Amino acid sequence: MQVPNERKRRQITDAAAKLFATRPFHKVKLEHIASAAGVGKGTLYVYFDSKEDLYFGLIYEGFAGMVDRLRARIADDHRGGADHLPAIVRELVAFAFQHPHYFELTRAVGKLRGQSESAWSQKRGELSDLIEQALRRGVRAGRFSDPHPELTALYIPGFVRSLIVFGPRGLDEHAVARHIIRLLERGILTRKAS
Amino acid sequence: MQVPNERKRRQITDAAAKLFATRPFHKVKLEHIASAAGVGKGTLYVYFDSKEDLYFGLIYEGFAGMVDRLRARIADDHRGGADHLPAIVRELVAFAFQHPHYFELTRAVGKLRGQSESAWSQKRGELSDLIEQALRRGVRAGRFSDPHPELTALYIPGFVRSLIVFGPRGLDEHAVARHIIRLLERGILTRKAS
Amino acid sequence: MQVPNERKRRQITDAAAKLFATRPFHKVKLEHIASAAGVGKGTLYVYFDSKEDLYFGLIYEGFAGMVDRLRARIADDHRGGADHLPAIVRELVAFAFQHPHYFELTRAVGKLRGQSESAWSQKRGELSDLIEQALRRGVRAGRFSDPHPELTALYIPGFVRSLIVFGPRGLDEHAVARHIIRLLERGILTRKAS
Amino acid sequence: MQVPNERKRRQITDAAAKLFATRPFHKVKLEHIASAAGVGKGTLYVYFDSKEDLYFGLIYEGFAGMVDRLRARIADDHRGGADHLPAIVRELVAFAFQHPHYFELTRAVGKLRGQSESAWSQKRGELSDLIEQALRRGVRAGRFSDPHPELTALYIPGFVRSLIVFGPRGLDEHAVARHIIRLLERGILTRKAS
DNA sequence: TATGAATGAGAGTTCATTCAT
DNA sequence: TATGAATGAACTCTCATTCAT
Repeated sequence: MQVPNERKRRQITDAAAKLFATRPFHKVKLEHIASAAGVGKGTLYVYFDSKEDLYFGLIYEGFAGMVDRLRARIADDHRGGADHLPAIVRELVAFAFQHPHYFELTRAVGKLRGQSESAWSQKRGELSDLIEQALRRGVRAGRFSDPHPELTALYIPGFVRSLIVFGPRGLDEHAVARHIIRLLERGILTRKAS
Repeated sequence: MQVPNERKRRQITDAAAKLFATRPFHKVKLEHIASAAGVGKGTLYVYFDSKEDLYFGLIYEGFAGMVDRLRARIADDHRGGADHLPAIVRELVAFAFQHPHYFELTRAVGKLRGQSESAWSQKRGELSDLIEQALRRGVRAGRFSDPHPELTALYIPGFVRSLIVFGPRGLDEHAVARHIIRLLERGILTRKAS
Repeated sequence: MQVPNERKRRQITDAAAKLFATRPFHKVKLEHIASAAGVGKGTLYVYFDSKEDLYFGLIYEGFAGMVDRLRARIADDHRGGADHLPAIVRELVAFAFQHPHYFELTRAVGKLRGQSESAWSQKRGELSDLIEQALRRGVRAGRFSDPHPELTALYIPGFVRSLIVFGPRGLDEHAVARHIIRLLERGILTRKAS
Repeated sequence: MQVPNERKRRQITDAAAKLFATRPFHKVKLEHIASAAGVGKGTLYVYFDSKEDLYFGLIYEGFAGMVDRLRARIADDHRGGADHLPAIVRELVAFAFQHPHYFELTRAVGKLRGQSESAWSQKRGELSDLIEQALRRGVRAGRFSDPHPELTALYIPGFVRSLIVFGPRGLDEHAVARHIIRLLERGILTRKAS
């Protein structure tokens, strides 16, 4: 165990993620998390300040990771914004499929205090900005027509989320992504004479 | 002798709705609900079996009301399905604006038991069906082009929800509805030569 | 219903007797008693001041009735005290068989207040006195040999009670009475040369 | 790290014994037990599953201890069964005097569940058996004359119990034991010509 | 650092009692 | 008189947190 610290922290984080995704906050007992993580109850307090802190750290970590990955991907892609949109959707969908909890988790983000809250909403803002920038670049390039990219940016994660929360199980990742992209791009009206 | 009172039930329901919308489930104390409703703590148990039952009754009532209203509205509207879509979106948006809690509430619906769960998912299915039928009628009439109306039907409430949950405050109800409708109908791609 | 009062009181008393005999005091809910008696919960308070009052009235009534019957029977029997003993035992046993609850009930007589307590212990004293007098008359008549009739008097109800509480079910009333009488009279030592 | 402590379990047991002996079950508050035992309220639940479990563990412990001591004493005594009877009575009386609660406690043993119930009735059976065996050995040796030792065995604890429950305070332990033994052995009839 | 026994504030729930009808 | 809806004090039990080891 070279880095016992980080390893154990992740054990806890992973165990907690599964439990918090399964049941609502108040039904998850620290005792369960501890035993699921294979550590003692007291050990949780070595790594986290409180149950809420553990919970927040958990969802923030997952969410922030996704956003950061997304930003890196876009930075590496030197094509126009309109071409980034499919990539963004695919990344969101892939994330949702790989981490079905994390989206679920955003459910109960209660009123968090101080820095936690601001860290969280900052990251949320970053995601919106990424999407909004892509949209705006598309608009500037004449590829998109969207009078309110800032609103559309807000909806797009909602697309994915609604899939996870309301959708039937057993959907195919790529089909879902394709459908969302198509809907986003073309809408549902038939094109008259185009 | 006093008789179980629908008025009193509503007092409780209303007070609880406000509190549950403000803070997460486990931070809402029955004592607060009782005093906010102007009744004794024990009275809650005359009308509900438990805190969870109260919570569920609450969100179900609001949600079911909306769905039923929606169905009635559609039944009265004898135009084609494509023309129902704006009405549906407007109803969803109006509801979301009038009852900002209810959408928030759907956050923490834990795993419900038996009939509660089935009542809930049945109502959710009814909503999806309403939307899906409208989409399919639009497709049959040649107005919509949508290879997966059943998926699109799932996304639409997600549109609205993401607005309420993630969106900035201070949006104008009609503008929001218009934007969603436009996005849904036309997508964001510019129309080439049309 | 000529005497609706007395009739209803007995309904309550009978229902309560069965329930209190079945489970400990704190597991008997007034609601159960009320519904078992076929009356409303509030009605109990027309006839009794409190749960404890109901409980006490119940066991006192049964016990007092038995003692009074016993006294009357002895008063009518003009033979000697030694001949009263079998009658006493038979009455106790008969009572125990006819009202298996009442003996059970003496279990949980908590610390009662004021007049209740004194009424109860007075009646208990009366029973002891009845038995003790019978024993003493037997001793004076040379039929009994007992240096401590006051103690023996205390034991005799215990005989019967232990039967009901500890004994196996399905005993024959008369056999039991006979056995107790024999044990009381002769003890268990074999008589040497008699 | 602290380890579940037999000493602490006994602290709780002892404090609870006193309180349960003083007032009926439903008047004993866990808070009182905890503070009387000098531990926190939650600590009770480290050692016991519920109030009922604590209560049962309490009386069972005392009762089982007495029965086991009794059996050991008899096993060490190589005389005949008839000679064991006084020892048995003395042990029962001694126990009753040393632990006036325990007999009181048997009052409110409600309907216990599963293994608790069977453990308890098994121990009660063991006591009856011990006494019955002593009686039967006495009968076989020609010292006792008892047509129903199995019934007599049931009565004997009742003797002692009636003393504790119904008897006056201030009795002398040895006098009481002697009186019971005499009554058991000789009965109360005078011996004609013996 | 790691543990789980110990803690006690605080929660949901119960239920004897009251009271409007 | 009779009722059961309403009540809230008080209960048992939970569980996040602390701390001795």
